[in-house]
Amino acid sequence: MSDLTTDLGPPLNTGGIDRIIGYRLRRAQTYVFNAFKSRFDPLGLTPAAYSTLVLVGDNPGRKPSELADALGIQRANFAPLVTGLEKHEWIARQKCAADRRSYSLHLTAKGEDVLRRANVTQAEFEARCVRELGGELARDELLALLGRFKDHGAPKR
Amino acid sequence: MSDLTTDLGPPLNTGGIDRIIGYRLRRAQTYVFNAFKSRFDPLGLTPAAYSTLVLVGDNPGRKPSELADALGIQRANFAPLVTGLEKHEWIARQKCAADRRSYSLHLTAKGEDVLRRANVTQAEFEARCVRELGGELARDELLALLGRFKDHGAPKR
DNA sequence: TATTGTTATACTCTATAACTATA
DNA sequence: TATAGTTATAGAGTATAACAATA
Repeated sequence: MSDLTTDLGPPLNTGGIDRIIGYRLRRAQTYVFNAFKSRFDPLGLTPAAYSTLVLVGDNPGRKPSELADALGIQRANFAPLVTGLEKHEWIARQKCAADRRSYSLHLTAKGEDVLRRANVTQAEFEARCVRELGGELARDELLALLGRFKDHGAPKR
Repeated sequence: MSDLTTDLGPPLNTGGIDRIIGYRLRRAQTYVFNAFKSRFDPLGLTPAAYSTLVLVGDNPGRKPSELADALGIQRANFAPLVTGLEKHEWIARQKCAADRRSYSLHLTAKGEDVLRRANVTQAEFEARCVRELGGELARDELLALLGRFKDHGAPKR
C-alpha cells in the first residue's frame, strides 16, 4: 500500500506484557537460541547435543541418569539424544561391572575434536552475547539473577 | 540399594555449561514457564493465550498481524490461537471497512472478566518471582539486562 | 502483483506409560 | 519390589508452503 515493508500502523502498547518476567525470559531465550542454532547448524549440533558433549567432557565415566538429571532432561528423552551422538561416534557407551543395568559415557577422540571446534564457535557466540549485554559485568549480573530461580530440574520419572 | 531416593553419586561438574548464557536462559525460562502453567491451568489459559489477552486489552481494535508481530508469533500460528480465544468468547473478530481482508480484535465482556481474574493470578505469581529474585530492584535489573538482547521478533513470512 | 488471514503439514521438544534386564 | 535404560507415543510449540479474498 505505502511502502516496501508491511504496514503495521502506529506502535502497540506493549507495557502490559513487557513487565512480565516469564514473557521477557521467553523472548530473550528464543532470540539467543535461534542465534545459537544458526551458528551450530553447520557443525551438526543442537543446543542439547552441545551441552551434552560439554557435560560428558567435564564428567567422563558418568551414568546417563546423572547427566540427564544435571541437564534437566528426562531419561526417556535423553536416550535418543545419546544414540544420536553415538552414531556420530562422538561419545561411547561403556559397560561398567558395578551395575550391569547401566553404563558410563565418554567422549571419543572424534568427540573431543568436535567439542574443541564447537567450543571455539561457542566462545565467539558468547562474546557476541556479552557484547549485546554490555560487558562481562552485565553478563555476571545476569547469570547471578538467573541463578536465583531455584530450578529443581525436570520432573523425575 | 542405599536409600529411598535415586543414587546419583557425587555431584557433577557443571561449571562448563553453567557459564553458557543460552543454557542458563533456557533453564530459567523453563522453570518459570512450568510454574506459570501450573497456576494458569485452572483458568484454561496458556502463556501465549494470556499474553494475547493482555495485549488485546491494552490495544483494542488492532489487526491480528500487528498483535502477532508484537508477540513474536507467526501469523500462521496466531490464527488458531485467536480461534481458541474466540470459541471461549473472550475476544471477538470485528470487520473493518478500511481493509476487508482484515479485521480488528477486541475483548468481550467475558474476556475482560477472565483477564481481570488472570491478572490477579499473574500479580501473585510475579510477586513470587520477584521474591525469588531478591526484590524489585533485582527484577528491574533482570528486565533491563534481558532488554539488551535486540530481539527483532519471530522470522517474518 | 502483493498482502491478509488461513489451512495443512512437518519437525522439534517435552511428557507419560510401559517394557527389559538387572538389582 | 524397585531401578536404569529404553521404546512408543501423544501433545505442545514452531516452521514452511500454499490457497482464497482483497488490495
